[in-house]
Amino acid sequence: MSHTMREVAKQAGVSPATVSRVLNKTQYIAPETEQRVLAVVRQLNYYKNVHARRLATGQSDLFGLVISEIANPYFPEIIRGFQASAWDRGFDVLLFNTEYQQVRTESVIRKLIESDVRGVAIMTSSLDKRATAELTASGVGVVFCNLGPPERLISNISIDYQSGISQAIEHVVKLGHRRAAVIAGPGNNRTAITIKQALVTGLNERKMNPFPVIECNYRVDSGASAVRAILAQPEIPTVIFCGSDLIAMGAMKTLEEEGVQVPEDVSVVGIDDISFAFLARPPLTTISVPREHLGVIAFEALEKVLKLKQRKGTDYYLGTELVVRKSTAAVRRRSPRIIARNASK
Amino acid sequence: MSHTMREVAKQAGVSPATVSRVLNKTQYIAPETEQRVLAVVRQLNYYKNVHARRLATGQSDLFGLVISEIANPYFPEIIRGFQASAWDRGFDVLLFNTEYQQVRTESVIRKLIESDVRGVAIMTSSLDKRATAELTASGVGVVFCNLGPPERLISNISIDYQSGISQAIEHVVKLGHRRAAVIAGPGNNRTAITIKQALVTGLNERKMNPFPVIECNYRVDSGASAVRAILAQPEIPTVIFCGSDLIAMGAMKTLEEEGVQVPEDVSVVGIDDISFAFLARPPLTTISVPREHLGVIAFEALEKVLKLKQRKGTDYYLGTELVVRKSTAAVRRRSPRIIARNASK
DNA sequence: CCGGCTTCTGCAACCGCTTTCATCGTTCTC
DNA sequence: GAGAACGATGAAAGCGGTTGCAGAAGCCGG
Repeated sequence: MSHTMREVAKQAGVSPATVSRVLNKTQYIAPETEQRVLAVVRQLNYYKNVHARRLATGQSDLFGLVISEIANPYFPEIIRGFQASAWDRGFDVLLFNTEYQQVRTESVIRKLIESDVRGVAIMTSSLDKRATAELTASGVGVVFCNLGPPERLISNISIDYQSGISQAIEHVVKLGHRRAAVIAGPGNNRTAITIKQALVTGLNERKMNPFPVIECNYRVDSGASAVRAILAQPEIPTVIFCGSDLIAMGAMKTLEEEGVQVPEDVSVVGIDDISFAFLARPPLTTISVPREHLGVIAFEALEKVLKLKQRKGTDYYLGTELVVRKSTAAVRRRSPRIIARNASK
Repeated sequence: MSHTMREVAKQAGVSPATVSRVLNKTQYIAPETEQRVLAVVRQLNYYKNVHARRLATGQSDLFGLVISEIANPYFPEIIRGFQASAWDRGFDVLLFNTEYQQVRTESVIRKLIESDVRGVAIMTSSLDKRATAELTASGVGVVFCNLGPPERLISNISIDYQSGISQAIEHVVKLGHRRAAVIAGPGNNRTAITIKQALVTGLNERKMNPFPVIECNYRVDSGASAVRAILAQPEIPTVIFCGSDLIAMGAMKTLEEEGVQVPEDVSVVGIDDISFAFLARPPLTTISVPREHLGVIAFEALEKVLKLKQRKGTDYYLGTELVVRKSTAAVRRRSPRIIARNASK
């Protein structure tokens, strides 16, 4: 089907070694020879075989990126940043998603090792250090997001939710809010837990003990039941902090259905600043997480940790920032007495 | 670092050939030998090297998927379907995005060939048959979306926008609409053109010559200027058909900003039914495109076209369907005379 | 004019796995 | 009981590149 290096060599009247050297620019080659080889390459439409190359060099030009599920709008921008960085430096990326299934995560690890990737960015909570021990054992670099401290071959990127959350709390306090509720992400999700804790701690510091604090999954419709639970309380909060924009948008939808106005009756704050946050109605006030940058940093972290080789990786910090839009507003004088439960049925 | 087959063979007191046969189940092996080999494999934590395997077999277990940009919510579900199908059958997928850049598309083709993928699903308009000639020349199967008729090694999946669009037109006609506008996707995009034509043709058939018909890109904020242009017309349409949900959501946002109510003053219809369409406010009436299924079909098409080998590929059809939500409503008795231009400034 | 250095190229041995072919001991078959 | 058929394994030749080592020119200084 396709040509081999030997054919090119024969046509150009040189040895395969020379062709290899021309193509990789690894040694001085007589300009005239180089031209001749390149001409044949073009004429024959020769493409090198990366598998053979990887085998011969014992190194792949591959990096892995593991996410939870591609359908979650949190991830595409991370992928984008990561891929762009990798490609700019001549590397390729293998994308895997766990879909939260145990079987998947196991085969993902296997595939990563079998493919001989140089490093892996793990952007999902489905995998922890235990699962990646095999990777580091094989010399593969790993970078986590919001996991523990760095180790040999392992770096970590901590997203500083605190900063953005403080700004958000500051913001709603200024608007006169005193009663807050929290709808956090799933309790088995590392990042969701981090966010929830930052939220609860931050609010407590302001003496705004949030209530209720509910956990829900990341499905689009997940905010719904949480919101109903909140509205069922005798006293409704004036602001709801949500563990993600997806939750926030689901919550806003349900609030509207229940006859509660955002932001007039209840303010809503999201986290992530996904691109749809600004298309939401009202446009969502949220805490922006630099996801594309996260992908970029993740790749750079891998490159670096691979250079350090035996030494411990690094801890990176990524700030977050409040983006004020229209889903938050000053609290009403008279606390709203909405008969939400009746309105719903 | 990691172990080789030879080491396993030595430890188990057999030849590498036997280890290979055990691992691939390619031949009868004495059960006792098999157990012994597997035990060593486990003990040594042996992982096979796919690059060596691919080289030896002359076949890769790779398929390619080319999209425009991962950040566009149209694609993730396609990826999902494609990956799932591939993984279920033991194949891996290489994901590439062109980001609409010429440089990228060229290197994508190169990488695909170099990686010796078996087949490629091209879900972007950035690549046409000319660009993929090199692929088919190398024996790589290709499947397009909304391109021309099948050829050798080339299949095509036609999304039948007509059906969904007819339903949508039917729907708005029943609601009393007579004046429609169209905001189509970019004019250099195959699919966008297909949709636009289907839209215009369908409306013309109903004697609802749409006006204006505007093209815009797929950026989130792209609907905005189009909407302003529409509102600047002496007579405002009562329904706007948008070439994608993204455009529709952008349009709704701008309409709201301009003081035009959806659906009271103007109805809006999208296309794609991305997951956010239902979170939009009002929830978007749209034409659902089975994107995950598209990914699945794309993979199956590739498998099939590879079996046919020298023969022509197949043409697949994928239906679309109207999803009625809240962004469409009966047209008002008295056509609204909104002073949009004044309202905006 | 010769030894030594530089520049350019080829030979050949891998890289780790697959697979054909051959071998050898068993079990049938008649 | 001899030959055939079969089952289980090994030896070795690749797959398509890379790269260390060696060798052939060409050029230099002394």
